[in-house]
Amino acid sequence: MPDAADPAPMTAPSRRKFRREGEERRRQDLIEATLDSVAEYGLQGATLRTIALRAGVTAGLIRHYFPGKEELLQEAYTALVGRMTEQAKTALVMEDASPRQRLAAFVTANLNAPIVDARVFSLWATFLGRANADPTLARAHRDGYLGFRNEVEAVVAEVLAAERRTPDASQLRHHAIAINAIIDGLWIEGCLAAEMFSPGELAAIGVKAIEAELGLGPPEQFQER
Amino acid sequence: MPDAADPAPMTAPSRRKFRREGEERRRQDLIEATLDSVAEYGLQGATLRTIALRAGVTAGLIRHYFPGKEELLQEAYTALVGRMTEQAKTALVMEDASPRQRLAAFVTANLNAPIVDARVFSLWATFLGRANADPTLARAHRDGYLGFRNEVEAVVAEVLAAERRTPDASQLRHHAIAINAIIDGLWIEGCLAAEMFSPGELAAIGVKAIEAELGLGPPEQFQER
DNA sequence: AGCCTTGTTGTGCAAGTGTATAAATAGCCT
DNA sequence: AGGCTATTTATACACTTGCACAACAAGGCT
Repeated sequence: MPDAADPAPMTAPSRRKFRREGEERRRQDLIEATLDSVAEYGLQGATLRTIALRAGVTAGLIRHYFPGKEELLQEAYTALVGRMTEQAKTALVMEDASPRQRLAAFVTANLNAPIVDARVFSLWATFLGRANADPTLARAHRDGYLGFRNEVEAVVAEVLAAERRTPDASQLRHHAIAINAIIDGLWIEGCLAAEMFSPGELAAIGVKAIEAELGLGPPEQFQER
Repeated sequence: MPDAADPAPMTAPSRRKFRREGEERRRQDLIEATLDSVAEYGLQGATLRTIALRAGVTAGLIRHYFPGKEELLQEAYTALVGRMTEQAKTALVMEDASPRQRLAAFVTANLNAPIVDARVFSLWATFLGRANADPTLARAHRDGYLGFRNEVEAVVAEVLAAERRTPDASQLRHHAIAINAIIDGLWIEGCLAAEMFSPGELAAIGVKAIEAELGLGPPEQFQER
């Protein structure tokens, strides 16, 4: 008897009111709702209805913007990876900084919020777990990852060059791999147990470990210029 | 008309033959089948029927050994974590080895098969992605993780003690965190892109990075004893 | 103002899900 | 050998899921 409380007794079963949104806006909203749902309920709980509810629309609409659920998930993951690497690289575009300072800034940026974040980690792990089975996800991950590692390798080369050192390609690659591992590993620790670290502690550990890996001495306080 | 092809026309609809297995054996098989299914199809594809098929039984039997699917998944993850940490620690029980050798052996063991393995990684990521929502999984992970890090910290303490160095608790903790990160990060890289590394390369990178982190010089070839 | 496009809703459906439960049989005990 | 019991199968069921489609209305256009 849900009608009993209806203040307008004779009204025909009213349809839900809605607003038309621009296409790009709706797609963005749906992708965001998808990421939210996956982060909160996992891939299992991220049903079309859950996603639609979160986006403030009904489930049927999703098929108007995406061919199917699979494609929505793939686009959502691609968007996530893109956002992560974009944020990570932002710290690299500092002008007027020594290579070593830029490397430290890069590491610090990657080991603090918003990159260190439980929700982002949950998404990362969830999608990556499926990457084995889904080549599209694997591809999206690989692109983002290689881009990231190339950035690392480029900065490392600059740092070592500024120190008058000339590593061969193999050494450079090994440094990049190790540094990448340090950042990734600390990122995971921070995401999974943020309360175990005081603010800035992870970044400090990371910078020190990386400088040790590169064999850098105490920092040069008086930079040129 | 499925009966048309039946070679024994008058036989009553034959029931599936089966063997009775010991309780422990069946539980193990079911858990293994669960891990296989999750690794291959993800949490979504790991349905009771898929799992049962893989274990060579029918779906109904699962409920005879586990209260529900949730509990089966939790026990499977617990088993996985237990196996991983157990394997990892195995390398530490070397007698007649210097602390530094034991640390190197530990790192090497963790950066080669069977710990570096795409299937294990897929499982790790899949379950961890759900840890946010499922406290039981989070607990299982945390236990395994803390055990691992304590091992690392203990070995690091031994190594530094053998070098006549006396780090305070904070330094020790930082070293353990960094070394843990190096191992984790390289482990991930190896699992996700094994073909990018030559055999033993990851372990070599890891050992070098960790020795740099600890400020260890070139190895002492002539160990005491 | 009125129409027309199309974004949006609501309903329906077949397939698949976890769970419940009755029927059957394998293998031990006497 | 024959019965007993607990393991195992098979079937049923309520529910959810992704997807299809027809009805509808929001908002720009003329």
